Amino acid sequence: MAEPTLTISDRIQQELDRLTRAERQLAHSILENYPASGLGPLTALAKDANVSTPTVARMVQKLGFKGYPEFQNELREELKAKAKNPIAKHDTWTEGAPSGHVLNRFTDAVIDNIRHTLGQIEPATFDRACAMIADTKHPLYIVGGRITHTMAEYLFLHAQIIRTRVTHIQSTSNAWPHYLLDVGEGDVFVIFDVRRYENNTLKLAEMAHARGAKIILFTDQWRSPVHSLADICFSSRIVAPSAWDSAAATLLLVESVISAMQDINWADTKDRAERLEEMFDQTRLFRKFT
Amino acid sequence: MAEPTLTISDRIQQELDRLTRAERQLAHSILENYPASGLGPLTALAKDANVSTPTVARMVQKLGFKGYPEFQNELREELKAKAKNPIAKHDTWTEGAPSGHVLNRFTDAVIDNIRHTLGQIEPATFDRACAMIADTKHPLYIVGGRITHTMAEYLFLHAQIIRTRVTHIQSTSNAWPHYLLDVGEGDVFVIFDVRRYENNTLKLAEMAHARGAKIILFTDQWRSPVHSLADICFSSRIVAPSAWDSAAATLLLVESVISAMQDINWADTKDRAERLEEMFDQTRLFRKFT
DNA sequence: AGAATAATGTCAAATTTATTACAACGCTGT
DNA sequence: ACAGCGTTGTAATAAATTTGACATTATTCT
Repeated sequence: MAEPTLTISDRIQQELDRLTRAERQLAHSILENYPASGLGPLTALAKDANVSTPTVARMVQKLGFKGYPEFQNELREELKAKAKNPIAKHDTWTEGAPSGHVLNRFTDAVIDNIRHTLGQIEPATFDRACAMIADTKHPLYIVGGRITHTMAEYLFLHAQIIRTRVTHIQSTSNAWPHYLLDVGEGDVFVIFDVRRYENNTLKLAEMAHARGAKIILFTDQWRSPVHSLADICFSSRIVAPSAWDSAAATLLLVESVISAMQDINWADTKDRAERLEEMFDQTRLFRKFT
Repeated sequence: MAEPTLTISDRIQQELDRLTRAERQLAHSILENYPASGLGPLTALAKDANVSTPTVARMVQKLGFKGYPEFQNELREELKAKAKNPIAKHDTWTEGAPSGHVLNRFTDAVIDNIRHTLGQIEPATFDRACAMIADTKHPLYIVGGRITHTMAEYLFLHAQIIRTRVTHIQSTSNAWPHYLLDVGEGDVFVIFDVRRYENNTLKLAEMAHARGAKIILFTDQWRSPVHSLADICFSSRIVAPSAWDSAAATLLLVESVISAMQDINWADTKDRAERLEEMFDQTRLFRKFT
């Protein structure tokens, strides 16, 4: 044992750049369930990482071990040491940082937000919302505010791939009244509005509502005034140890919606995604020659 | 797996009375540094406990395993589960939904991503990055790709409040060469690039690097090619039970950076935020009268 | 006390596991 | 486009680990 304070995990991460493609693949596989996967037989590890057995053997030598058994030995030593050390009780997220570090404080808050947010959601409601958003029989409008338009756009970028007839309206823009001209009965609006709630957004929601559109609202725990017009309302917790709020729980919801949409429209989505990839490839090629 | 909640350690302690002298000796040796010693070769364990190898083989069979390898396998599974456990004690997040529901599956994945992402970050590196981003002595450029420009913008919107001299460059735009004209030694670039990595982004990074700019990269676990040019590189895990990736871990990092920046520049930030609020209020009033 | 039974260890066979040698492949630079 | 180097995988070899058969020693019961 030469280096006492440097774990194998650290060493792998340090070497990551000097490793080749297959070795990196393997490295990630080891770190994936560290240290469990490294303690199994070499063959299993290789299969798990989709590399050949000699690749494993070669890499552990590259890391400075005489052979795989010696590598495992040190892993076990590490594990022993960790078990003895009561501080390794994992109340911190990033090792080596004081529990008061921003990263740890923030992460705690985010996890907490996620727990609270999900605790308040009825799965049936969520499913209903996804069905509405995925339904191509009606056009879909996505609306965001000053900060939340990033969430709106994130949803839009994905929804655009999954289905047709999607529009992103930025409520700060002056152009939005134009969009509303075409809105009719049964159209679906996904609206993001968290504090500080925006007057524009409320106006837009009112007009959409007046025209018979369905509204799905993503807001915070205090709920935007839009919620009285909304058919479905998701409120995320957004508290953070910061002067600003955290959008992480909202993003989680959005991503879940995207995933659910994709499942509903899978046949279409697959096709559309493939065609999109092709077009990107063409663009890329085109750019290469300019 | 028959008993899901009963660890091997539990089972051994339960059987302790029914075991013979040599077996008890062995059992204590296993429990001594659990589970490390059980993960080594049978021979070593036997020698450690001062019993013969067949004693070990017989006992693991007595415990209900087909053989020593199977015994080790379950130990490793236990270890894997334990590593995940600290947070994933919820097997369902939203009550009343089957654990296979999108929300639960997705949330599990996100929490897992967060755990892995933070596990790989050195607090010192993070602090260094925040200091660079907060430092108003050098201009700050924020760059995002097709999807990631939402993250870039999220950072930009907040950075804009906290400090001066911030620019958001969208790498898909044709305008970015113009920005580079002004870039000089020591300027700071925050670049987002996750798969599929974009050629444009790489080009931009190369030019910035050539002009002596510092690069802070946010990428995924496979790391964008930009990382070889980067001074600091954060790789988030982005795997999700979906055809697309999850940006949640990345967002968490971004928000933490924002929070840290704010702490560094607090005096300035407070003042700027107040002035900004005022201006928003004026705008709002203005719109009301139109 | 002595026979019977259970427990344990020694040793060798069998299986699995790690390593080495070599061939195929892919990338880079000319 | 091709040569050359570095990377990766296949297959055979070597080493180790595990398991089973059997002999020996401890333990128990009559």
